[in-house]
Amino acid sequence: VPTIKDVADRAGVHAATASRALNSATRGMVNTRTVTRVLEAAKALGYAPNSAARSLRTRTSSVAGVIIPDLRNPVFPPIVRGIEDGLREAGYMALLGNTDGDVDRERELFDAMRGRQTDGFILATSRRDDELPATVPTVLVNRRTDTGAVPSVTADNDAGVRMLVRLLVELGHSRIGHVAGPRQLSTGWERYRAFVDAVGGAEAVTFAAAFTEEAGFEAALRLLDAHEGLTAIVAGNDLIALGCYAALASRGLRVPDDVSVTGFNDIPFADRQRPGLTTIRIPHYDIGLESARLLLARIANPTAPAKRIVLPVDLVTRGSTGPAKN
Amino acid sequence: VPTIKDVADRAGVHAATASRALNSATRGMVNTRTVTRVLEAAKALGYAPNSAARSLRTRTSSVAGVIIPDLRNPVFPPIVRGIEDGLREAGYMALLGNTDGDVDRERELFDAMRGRQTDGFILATSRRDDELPATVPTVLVNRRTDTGAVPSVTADNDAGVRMLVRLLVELGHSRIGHVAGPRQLSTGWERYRAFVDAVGGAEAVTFAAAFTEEAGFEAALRLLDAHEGLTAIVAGNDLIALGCYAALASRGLRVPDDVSVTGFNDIPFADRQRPGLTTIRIPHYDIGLESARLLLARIANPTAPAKRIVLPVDLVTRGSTGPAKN
DNA sequence: TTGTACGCGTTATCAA
DNA sequence: TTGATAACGCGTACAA
Repeated sequence: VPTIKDVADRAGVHAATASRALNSATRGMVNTRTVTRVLEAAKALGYAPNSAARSLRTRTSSVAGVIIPDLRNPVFPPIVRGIEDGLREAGYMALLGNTDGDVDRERELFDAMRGRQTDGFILATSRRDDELPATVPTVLVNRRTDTGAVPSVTADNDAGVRMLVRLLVELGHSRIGHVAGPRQLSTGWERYRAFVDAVGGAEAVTFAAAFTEEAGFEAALRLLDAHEGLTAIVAGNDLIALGCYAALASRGLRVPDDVSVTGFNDIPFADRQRPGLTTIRIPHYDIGLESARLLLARIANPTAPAKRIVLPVDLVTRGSTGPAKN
Repeated sequence: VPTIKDVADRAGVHAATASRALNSATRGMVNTRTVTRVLEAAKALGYAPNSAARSLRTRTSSVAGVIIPDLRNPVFPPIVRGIEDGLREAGYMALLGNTDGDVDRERELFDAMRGRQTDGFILATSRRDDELPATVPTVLVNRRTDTGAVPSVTADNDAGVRMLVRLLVELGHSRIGHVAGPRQLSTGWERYRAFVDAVGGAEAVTFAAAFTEEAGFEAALRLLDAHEGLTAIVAGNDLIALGCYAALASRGLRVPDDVSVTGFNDIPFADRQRPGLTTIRIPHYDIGLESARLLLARIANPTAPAKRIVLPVDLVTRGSTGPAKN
């Protein structure tokens, strides 16, 4: 494997000069003719810089750490894909890690990645009360913290829930319940707050332990037991909504004839459910893309104020919502 | 950020001793008491080794490159998750990249990752005729090459297709068609070969241009136009099967009353389709896990013969298959 | 069992 | 505009 020394020798210059010629930022200080000589030599030898040596010297790596709860949750693949494309625009690559929501594992991963000279982090794992170390550029994606001290890219949870409630009200529903996501997560909390605000009251609400179908099923049963006569349920996200489907079926209730159900996220295959799920489409890919760009901006200028980017959402009406009974 | 020197100073030893104490392979040469002193110092300072320096010195990085077509294809998330867990067992991390099936982009990614001191590669992008450079440890996942020169971990495509054909035959089907995946990919080709072998003839076959719903739809239309009276279709994978659903619907044919349909992979939500898809369950996660382990073995011993691991599959019978019409 | 000395490949600083 | 030199942090022969 050729080193910069080999390139320099072949071009008849010193290694330092070759380095300057090879690096576009410093190329200006080098004679045009020597630049071409160096570039030719590099090409002829198939030279590729040793990034370990470069990282050691410059303390940068062009690698970002991406930490998510679980790639198998269908929200994340398109987000991660967007992140990767955004990073690539600047020659960055993504080091990926899953935590399964385990705080210790997150800490471990974070440290391990930082040890690998990661230039920054994109986290999809944060809880509302997280205190994140301000030592390394970090961006939150999909979720955020209460303080807003860390830059974030999220979907407009508030507007989304309002759209859903408005739709249900227009369909004649007045007894609307909410199976919320976890309180500790901004996604769960913001949607809950928006729901309470939109319907003007917080009676008919239960919280699911996680954004999963199982937790949604369990919380939906609790909701149904505590509140008779609900004609609609706003679920914290699509997976919880599917849990609601199952809970309603187990109680002999039909969707949407007896109870309408809505989700949030519009995950792949939400349209294929039985019935198709009325939900809020969030721009998964763009959320990822923007978070990558925000991180890159952050790396370039770490002291800039923490931006919060909120992307607009769309209502997608499908078969799971219908006119209120009676 | 503390260096090994800081740890050594705090423990009252030389940096070399600290290095030996920190590294489990060389820990044996160090006095037990000094080991604990060093470890305590490291912990107290929150020491994390600088991997750039370590890479420069050892020429290894504990990072593997993982290259896939597109994370948004639902087969890949569980595989990638398995890969990550497998790599983690040995302290490795995954650098992830998507190619969208573009060969140039794959080449680019490969080079960029190699420049970042990647110790090895796991590729889910290979075509049957790929000639892969033998210079760096590489493992193929889900797909393989014809020569078998590169180690691979795949599902048992042959057995899977035979199970499907047997099921259909038992249901009384005799006019069975196949919408195959791309010929250039081992997944498409192996399933096609198994189909031809199992039904004893290759008349009723069309090839989809890609493993997507759209390509499946288009190829299914061609199949239906060329072959009247088919009562069952074996699709190259689940997404193609969903394309078949759409194509059959557009011709006014019902699944499974008029035509039975089968898939391959058992992607998430295959059970939620209308009707639920009869398919072959492949062990996505384990395929990823095993490929990571195989890569690690390969890195440890690059000259060992190229193993081919084929994992068993299961038949999952759902609503898309039924008795043949007369 | 521990310390000394050196080099991995690159780039920043200083001098020429 | 170029060359010489040092330093980034670590691991490992070799010496003690």
